[in-house]
Amino acid sequence: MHRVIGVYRRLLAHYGPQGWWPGESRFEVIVGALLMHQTSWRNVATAIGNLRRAHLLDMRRLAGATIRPIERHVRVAGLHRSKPARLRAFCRHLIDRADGDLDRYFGRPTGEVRRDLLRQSGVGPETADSILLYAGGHPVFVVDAYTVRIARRLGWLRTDRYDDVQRFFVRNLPVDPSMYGEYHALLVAHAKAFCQPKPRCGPCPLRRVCAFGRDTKRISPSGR
DNA sequence: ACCCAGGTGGCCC
DNA sequence: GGGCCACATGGG
Repeated sequence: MHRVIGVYRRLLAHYGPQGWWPGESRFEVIVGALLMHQTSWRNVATAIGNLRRAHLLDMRRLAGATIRPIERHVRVAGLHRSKPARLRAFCRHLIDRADGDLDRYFGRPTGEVRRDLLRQSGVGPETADSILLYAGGHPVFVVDAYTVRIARRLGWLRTDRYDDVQRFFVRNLPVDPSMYGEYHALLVAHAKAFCQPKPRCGPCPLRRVCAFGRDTKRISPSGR
């Protein structure tokens, strides 16, 4: 029995279920994950809405579209020189790897799918794991900058390596994809409220979460 | 006029 | 391996 579970319970009691990942389909979750880099969800949601109105929120349409219209709809999410091309390339990959069938794409061992995801441009560990968990239902704990910040400020860890942080949570939690998804969303909700880069902890439900550890600039990509 | 956002890829040493 | 940097739009 570990603090990690206790914190999960307190966050859930305080913030309630977050209902992540917002999206009407698995494909929409994937699109969101690819657009989410270094951007607010609000702008990603706008971009997804733009694609939908243009009937481009569709794997085969996106795969066959020219860059210019995709770019127009996605511009609001920033980084428009890379995101449209990556989005289209990813759709093309799903089509020639699994004939566009997501059940088939995700229907292999977690490690194999993860390695395949990581080979795609624009897909690093967090994006890969978000897609695995929220679109594929694989039992993978997602780590992001907020996760690392909170865990370090709580004094749980010193490392900032993605794999190490992930291992820490997995070791201390039961294997439960729906709980993983909720926990990750709760950490984001909590960080937005209380764990800004400048430490300031008001009536924080975790109490003194800002008092420990030291923030890292960037998550180190791998553990080996 | 800053700073930040649910990262990633590319350099350099 | 570690340490910077660019990427780009929109909101506080």
